[in-house]
Amino acid sequence: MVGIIKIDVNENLYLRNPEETELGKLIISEGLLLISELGFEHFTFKKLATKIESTEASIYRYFENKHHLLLYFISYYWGYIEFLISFETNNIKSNKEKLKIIIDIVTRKHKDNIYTYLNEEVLHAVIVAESPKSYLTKEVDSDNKYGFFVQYKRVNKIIADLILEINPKYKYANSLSVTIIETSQEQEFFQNHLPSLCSISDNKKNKEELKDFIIHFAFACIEK
Amino acid sequence: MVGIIKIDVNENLYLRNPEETELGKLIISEGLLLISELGFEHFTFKKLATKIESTEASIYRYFENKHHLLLYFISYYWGYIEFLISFETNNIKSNKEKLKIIIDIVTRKHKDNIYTYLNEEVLHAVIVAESPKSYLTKEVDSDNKYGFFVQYKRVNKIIADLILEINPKYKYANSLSVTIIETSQEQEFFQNHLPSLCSISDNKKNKEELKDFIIHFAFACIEK
DNA sequence: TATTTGTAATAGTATTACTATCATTTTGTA
DNA sequence: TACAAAATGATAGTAATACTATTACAAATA
Repeated sequence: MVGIIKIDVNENLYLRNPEETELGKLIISEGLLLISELGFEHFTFKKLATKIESTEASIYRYFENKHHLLLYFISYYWGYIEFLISFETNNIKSNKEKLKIIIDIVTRKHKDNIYTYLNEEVLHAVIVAESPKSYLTKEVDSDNKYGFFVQYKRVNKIIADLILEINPKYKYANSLSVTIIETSQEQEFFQNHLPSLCSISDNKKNKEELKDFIIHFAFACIEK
Repeated sequence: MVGIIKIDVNENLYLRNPEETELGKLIISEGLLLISELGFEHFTFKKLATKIESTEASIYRYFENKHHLLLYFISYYWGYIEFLISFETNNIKSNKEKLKIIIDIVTRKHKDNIYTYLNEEVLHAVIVAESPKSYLTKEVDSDNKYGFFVQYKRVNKIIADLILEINPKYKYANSLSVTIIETSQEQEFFQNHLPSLCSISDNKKNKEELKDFIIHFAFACIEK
């Protein structure tokens, strides 16, 4: 539909750009699937090497460690979300309408593939299940200095700026923006694993309920 | 002030109740400090054993693995929060007032110690930094079956019920309740490490701002 | 053709996450 | 006080993890 889009990931996240070689593409495409399948804790470069019939040493030439690989996926994901936001809100005049579109994007389960190497549905699933592990570490301050979270921050700023355009007096635009994003992911996880922690059931009839909840609370805050 | 209170932690979380022996108390009190200091990823039973001048094997007699130790602390924390809620909302008639007190409790940095073994300030810090790792695992469904998250769910139910008493027509009481709790912790973490992701600065003048944000957003949702 | 680049193969280290065994100390009870 | 049971300590060991280093060879490129 749109063809392949190019997403720039912070160069410090990899030792060699995985998109530039066949092996590199295999590492990220199969690595994503394997993280999704095993969970980040049980995922190792050794297992990935076996899966792609390469060696641990070869993977280490692309990524310093598995934490950087996770950060790479997260950075990639937010680059993708930023693209979707600018694409889908293009030509929309109403700021409220724009915010609703963005909420639709962040609560959506991405199924169509516009990339070559990364499966977007799996990418979204990995983000939901693993995201907080990227920053809940002792290395967060240094990772932040290296700019590993800039993509996420950019999306957050887009939403915060939009909130301020809707209501310039609202005092907590940044906090609300993060809460919209994080709550969307958290509720999706709880829906699947700890359903008593959300009001939203997972049946087909209610598939819009998560979106409705987020829209309700976002506008309640902004318009209060 | 209130003396030592007894908090019941799910029995499946430990092999031997650590509160019943001197070594057990050392494991949890020093274990908590060490997790806080090193972060959960770098924390090991071997390092803890060295610190308390015991052996790895002895610690394994109390906890199956470090993940169960983390779940123990989280369970303990929510037991403590449940106690604080019932203590501090006792005799308060207004439901709105009760909710404000609860929000104060969950956004508070706990500094006074009513326990013998566990340092509450450090306990709170560990919850903020490590909580999502307790459920963002491939073992979440089985851990849930064993009842490892019941304490958290109970606090959540208390808040959700209260929300429904304030507004019986509000459709997302459970989701909002979790969002109040999780956002409080998340924003506290971002305040310290990724300040551009929150509207709230960490200086003394604004120490009530997090609470104000949560109160604003909770009541905006409930009263809309 | 020479040089760089990418990959494989092999080996090795320190640490992690355990488990097992047995000796010793502590404790509870008769 | 004596004895058995329970708790702890000391030691050892295993499989897996998370790397690093070296060498070699093939393919791409200059």
